[in-house]
Amino acid sequence: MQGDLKFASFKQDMNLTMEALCRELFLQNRESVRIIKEEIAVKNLVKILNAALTLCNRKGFASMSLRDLSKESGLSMGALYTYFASKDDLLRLLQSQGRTVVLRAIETQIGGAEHPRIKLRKAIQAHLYVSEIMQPWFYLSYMETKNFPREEHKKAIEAELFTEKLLIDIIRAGQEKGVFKPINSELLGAVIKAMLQDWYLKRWKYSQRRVSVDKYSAFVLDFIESYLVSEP
Amino acid sequence: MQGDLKFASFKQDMNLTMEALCRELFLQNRESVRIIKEEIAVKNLVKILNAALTLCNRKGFASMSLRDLSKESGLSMGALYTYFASKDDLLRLLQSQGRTVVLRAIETQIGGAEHPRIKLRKAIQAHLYVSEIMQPWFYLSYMETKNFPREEHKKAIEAELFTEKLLIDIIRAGQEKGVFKPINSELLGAVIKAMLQDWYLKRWKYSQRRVSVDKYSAFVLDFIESYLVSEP
DNA sequence: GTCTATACCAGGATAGAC
DNA sequence: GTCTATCCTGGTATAGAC
Repeated sequence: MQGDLKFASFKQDMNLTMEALCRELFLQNRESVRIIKEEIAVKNLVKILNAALTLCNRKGFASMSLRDLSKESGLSMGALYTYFASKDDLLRLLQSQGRTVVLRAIETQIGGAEHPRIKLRKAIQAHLYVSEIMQPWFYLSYMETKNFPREEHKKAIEAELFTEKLLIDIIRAGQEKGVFKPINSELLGAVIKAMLQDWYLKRWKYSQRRVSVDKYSAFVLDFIESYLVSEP
Repeated sequence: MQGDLKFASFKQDMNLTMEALCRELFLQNRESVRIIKEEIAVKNLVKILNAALTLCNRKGFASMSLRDLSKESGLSMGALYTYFASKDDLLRLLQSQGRTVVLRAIETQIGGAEHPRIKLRKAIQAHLYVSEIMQPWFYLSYMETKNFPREEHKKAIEAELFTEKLLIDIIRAGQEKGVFKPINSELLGAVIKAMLQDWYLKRWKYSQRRVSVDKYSAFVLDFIESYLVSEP
């Protein structure tokens, strides 16, 4: 369909490498990361965050000890503590970086579109594609939200509601133009969000069944549009 | 619609009180629970499981200490350990009981139905209704699955796949009869499951928005049927 | 059956040498 | 910037009195 993305080209465009993300994270957290040289900091942050994501996805944040993290990342306990102030602080670093990237990716993608139907397609595809690339990040963020310290917890909930609102607003705009049927937009937004989240929460299931992100995306879009789009 | 349940009557029929559940749990776990008298055991199990569910939902299983649990339940540490052998064992108790009840509830409900469309409606309603009553149980089970010890982890995944398969089989039966359109049943089953799970995972959101389980159920059914059901 | 007191260990965090 | 050695809290689990 017109304006549709494919995962392969999306991936190329967005340049979401771990290295780029860690560089950005370093520049935005000079107070927390007590290292001076950028190259050293970035190199080790990559090691630390990769290790942390692996371990957290395997056993959960609370059950990951910093000794585990030290072993997995190859850095000593002492060295770890020059990159973050406490275990909670590490969670904050991980969390904040993920949030920023997602919102930017989605807004970049839907920015160009005008027609509600295309806009909705792009929002959904962008969400699925980002979460495909950064799956461990999303998984962690979803699973650990309730364990976040107060402030982070609030931000995580806001982010969830923000992307949901984005969907709802597109639906409403389309309804006003008569492109979409007058369906409860709040509920539809909620269940779309649920379907998007299922993609990164049940990765094991979908990859076992050989469902690619493009296939899943096509299915979800078809499902939603056949319910929502008015006949021409 | 014909054969539809309402939550109020479902709740009355199924008798899913904490007391009944704990009694059953006690009778099935005489090896693990080192108490002789049924009445005492049931009374305290109710206290323990309620406290455990509250704490786990608030901070997660790993972060709940047994000292917390002792305080919240009103029993001493020593007493707690006569009801389960270890912290992991407590998780197993909680988990196994939930699983049994859900499957029984769903199978009871769809047992009577013949027509695929009614059967699908009943399966979805039963799932939503049970999870409405036992929300903390479902939430815990979903969130902690990956932390379960090997054997329990396997069972949790099997249970997820089992209820999903149940949906998929109903869809396929309907397709063979020509009642449903030839849609990818595996993918549809997966996203239906995702919508059902969203109901107990995001309870805060739905109750804030004053969406009742009957309303959610009606919406989801409408969404699915308008995609799936062939025109008459 | 239930409690209190305690053993014992793993975890987060840091000091100070290099 | 990084490492090793160590501190100390708070966790699970149990012994033994009542």
